[in-house]
Amino acid sequence: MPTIIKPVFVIRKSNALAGVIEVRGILGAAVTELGTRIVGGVWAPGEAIPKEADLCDDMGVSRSVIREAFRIIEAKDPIGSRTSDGTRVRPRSEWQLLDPDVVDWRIKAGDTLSLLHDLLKVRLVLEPGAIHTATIMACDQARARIRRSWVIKEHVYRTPDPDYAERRRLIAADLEFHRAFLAAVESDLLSQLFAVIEAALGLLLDLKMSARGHTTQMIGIEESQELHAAVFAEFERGDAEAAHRAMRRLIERAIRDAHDSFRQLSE
Amino acid sequence: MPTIIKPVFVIRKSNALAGVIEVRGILGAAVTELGTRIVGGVWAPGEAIPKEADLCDDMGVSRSVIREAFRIIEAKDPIGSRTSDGTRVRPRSEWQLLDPDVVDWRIKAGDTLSLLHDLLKVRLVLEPGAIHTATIMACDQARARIRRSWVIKEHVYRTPDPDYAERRRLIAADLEFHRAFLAAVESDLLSQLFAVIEAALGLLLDLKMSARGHTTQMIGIEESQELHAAVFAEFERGDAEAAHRAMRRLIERAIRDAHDSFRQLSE
DNA sequence: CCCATTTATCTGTTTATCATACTAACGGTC
DNA sequence: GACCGTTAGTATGATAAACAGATAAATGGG
Repeated sequence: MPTIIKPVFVIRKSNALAGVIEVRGILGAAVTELGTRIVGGVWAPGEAIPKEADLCDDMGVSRSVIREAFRIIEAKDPIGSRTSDGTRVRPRSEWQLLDPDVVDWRIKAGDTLSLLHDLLKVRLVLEPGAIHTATIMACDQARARIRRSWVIKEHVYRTPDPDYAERRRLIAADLEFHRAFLAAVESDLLSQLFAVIEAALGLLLDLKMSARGHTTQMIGIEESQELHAAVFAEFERGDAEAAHRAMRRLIERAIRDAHDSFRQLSE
Repeated sequence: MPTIIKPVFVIRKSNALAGVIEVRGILGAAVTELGTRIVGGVWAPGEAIPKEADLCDDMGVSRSVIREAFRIIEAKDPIGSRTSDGTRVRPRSEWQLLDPDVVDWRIKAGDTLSLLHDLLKVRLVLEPGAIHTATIMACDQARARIRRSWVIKEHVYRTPDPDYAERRRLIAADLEFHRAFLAAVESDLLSQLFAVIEAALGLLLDLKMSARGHTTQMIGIEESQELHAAVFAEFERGDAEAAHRAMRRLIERAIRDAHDSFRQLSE
C-alpha cells in the first residue's frame, strides 16, 4: 500500500527532541518518515530497503527527495548505499547513537526501554565525575550560576500545592541545577552530550506521563530534595570527593525512581 | 580561482578518524572539501556560503552533488539552507560536536588545541565514573576482558627495546585496557562516545608525532604503568571508591603528559 | 560442476525546468 | 517625508528524464 507523505511544511515543531533542528518541506517529512521506519526496525540489518524508484512511487515524491533524505540518514549511519546493490540497513552498532535525530527516531519508533536504561547509565557515569571536576575547577561565574540554580530550586520546592504547572517548574529548576554543574566543566562536548541526555529523558518520561494523564505522583520528592541539598553543601564546602559521592547517591536514587515509574506506567 | 575537486574514488581511507564511514565517489570528495572549509571557518557564522550554482562551477560538479553534500553537512548542523536566503553557517554552539565527521573536519582544519582540551576533559569526567560503575556491576565476562587486557598491557610493557612497532602495541594495549572498563558499563552510548574520544586523541597526537618523525619519548612511561597497576589493583579488590580515585590520578597525569608533548611539539 | 561472460538491476551523476519563498527596491498615497 | 502595498530579482526547493558505472544474478560453454 502506498504511504504518501503529506506536504506538511513544518515538521518536528512540537513533539520533537530538543537539539533536533527543524527540517522544513517535503524533504523534512521524508526524512522523519524514513528515519523512523529504518531505526524502528522495519527492515532488518543487512536487508535492502526498497529501491529509490519504488519509494518515489510509494511516497509520491521525486527521486531527488528520496536521495537527499537518504544522504541525511546515511550521515548518521543507519543506512548505506552502494551502486547496484541498493540501500541497506547497517548493523545497529554502527549507528550514531549520540545524534539527536537518531535518539528522536528511536523514541518515535517505540524503542524506549533499552534507551532509558542506557541514558540513565550515562548520567550515572557522567554527573558524579562532572561535579567532582566542577568542585575543583569551577570559575566564579560558574559557581554563581550553580548557587543561583540552587536558590531557585529550593524556592520552587517550598512553593505549596504542586499542581501541573508547578511541577513543570520543579523539573525545570532541577534540570538547571544539573546543567549548571556540567557547564562548570567548560567542555562543549560534555554540555552537548548532557543536552541530548536530558532532552531524551524528559521526552521519554513526559511521553509516558501524558499517556496516563500525568496522574502519577513524583516519587520520593522530599528525599530527592535532601539528596540535592547534600550535593550542593559538599560542593560549597569544596570537598570534591564528598560531592562526588553525594551526586552518585542522588543519581542512583533517581534511576530507581525512573525505573519504578516507567515500569508502573508500562503496566 | 576554481577549486575543482578530483574524481578521487576512495576518500577518507587512511588519514581519517575511526568511526567515520568511508564515502565514495565525487560526493565523498565534495563533502570532505566543503565540510573542512566550513568547519575551518572559511565563512564566519551567519555568513552565506556561495550559492549552489557558483560552487558547481568552482568545483566542477553538478548541482545534485552540491545539494547532497549540503544535506550531509547540514545533518550535522554546521550549516542551514533557506529558500532565497542561501546556505549560511550556523553558530558553532549548534554543531553536532560529538559527530565523528565534525571532529574529523575540525582536525583537518587545524582546530586542534581547543579540541584537545575538550577531549581530555571528557576523559577526566568519564573514565573515573566508568571504573566506579564497572567495579560494582561488571559481569564475569566483562571482568575477564579487563583482566586479559591488563595481562597483555603488562606483557607488552615488559618487552625490551621499545622501537616504533613496539610502541604502537603499547598504545593499543593501553587503549584496550581503558576500553574494557567502558565496555563493562554496558552502555552503547558511552562506548560510542569513548570510541570518538580515543580516535580523535590518537589522531591528534599521532599527527603531531609523525610531523616530527616521532622522535619524542613517551613521557613518564614507568609512572604511567604504576598508576595503571593501582587502578587495576583497586578494581580487583572491589573498592569502587579507591578505583575511582586511582583512575582520576591516572587521567590527570595523562592530561599533563598530553599537554606537555603537545606544547613541546608545537614549538 | 566450474568458470568466464553476459545481462539485468539499482545507485551515481548530469542537465534542464519550474515552483516557492524571501529580500529589497520601487512607487504611490496620505 | 513616512508609510505601505506591489513588484522584480534571487536563491533554494522540487520534479523530470536520461545516461554512466558497479555489482550481482543469470547464462552458457568447457
